[in-house]
Amino acid sequence: MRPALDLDHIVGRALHLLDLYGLASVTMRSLADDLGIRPSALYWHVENKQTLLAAVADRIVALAKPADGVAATTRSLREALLAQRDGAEVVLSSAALGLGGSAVVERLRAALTEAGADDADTGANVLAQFVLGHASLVQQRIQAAQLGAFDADPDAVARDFAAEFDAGIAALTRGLNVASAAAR
Amino acid sequence: MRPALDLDHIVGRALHLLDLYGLASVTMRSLADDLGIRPSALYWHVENKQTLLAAVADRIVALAKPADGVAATTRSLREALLAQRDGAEVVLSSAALGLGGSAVVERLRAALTEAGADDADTGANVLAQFVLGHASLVQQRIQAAQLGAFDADPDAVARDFAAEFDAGIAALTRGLNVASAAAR
DNA sequence: ACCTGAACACCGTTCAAGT
DNA sequence: ACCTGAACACCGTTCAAGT
Repeated sequence: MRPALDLDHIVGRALHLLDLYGLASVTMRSLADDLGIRPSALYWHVENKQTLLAAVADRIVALAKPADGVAATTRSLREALLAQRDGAEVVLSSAALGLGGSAVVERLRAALTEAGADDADTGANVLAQFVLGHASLVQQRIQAAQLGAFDADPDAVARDFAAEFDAGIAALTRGLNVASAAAR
Repeated sequence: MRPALDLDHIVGRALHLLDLYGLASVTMRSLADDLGIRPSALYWHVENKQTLLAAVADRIVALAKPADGVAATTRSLREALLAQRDGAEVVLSSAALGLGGSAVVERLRAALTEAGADDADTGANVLAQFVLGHASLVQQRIQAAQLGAFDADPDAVARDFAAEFDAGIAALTRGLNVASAAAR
């Protein structure tokens, strides 16, 4: 007799499949297989695939290490998105479904208010838009590079992207009137 | 006897379907239906769905009105992405497949070099990341609002997003050392 | 309460064959 | 050169029925 199948476990397995095989391979059918049930049984625990992926997205963001200051928080979020295969895409796609309260925006708003920013709401949204756009593009490009091997060495690519990110964050935090938040 | 079916026409019909019904409804089967052929015939003209969507993405960006200056170019790109249903998502998803040369980045680089920016390459990437992230989130949220009707009036929402965008662009152009590019 | 079985209405893609 | 027919290997989701 298998112990009861709870949502946390389901989300954990979905995240595991995501990391191993990528978003395209996270299907209700393969997830059910992994859990040892039929696909239709998943719908007892979960409304549909979209909300399941939103829960996965929340978990990815929750895994971001706590950090002090706006720039560090932003970098920590970036790392969390890039740490999971297709993480940025999953979080970006689900961000709008939270209807105004995505986890990424929440974290940034908290960091901004603590830093005494002028308009924490606007600032959090702008930073979230940059972080998610940046991470999505970077992640796709890195994964393409890993497959194609068409480019220079991946480490150099990663360094260039990190420099772009720092430049963007530095410009944004300065421009959004966050006194203490020069990059690095 | 139907005139020969060329790629431009196929891309145009795909764009039309995208605008009418959204990305989820742009399938090889429904596109073939629209064109009056069988799905398998599409593969004579196009390698696969991914490259077809990349061509659609290029078309969306090509529809952006030419503009003078960095800030205006960025705004024009934003408008083009938001003008088509799911436009931001399509362009963002396809951006990495161009392997370093997406149309969005090209436009921005041109504007930046003309403005005499310090590092046009980095700047173009950073701006592209922000524009695509912003437009993706805004577009999803707007479309959710249109369905759900859960929020305040959509015009006010759109105005708020535009203000966020301007704030982001102002901060970035200043921070990226583009002399002439204060917002507006 | 939780799961199975069976079905519905779809997908993208390949490939031999037709014209 | 361009297209059809038929198939392959899938999808998400619903819902009656089982335990």
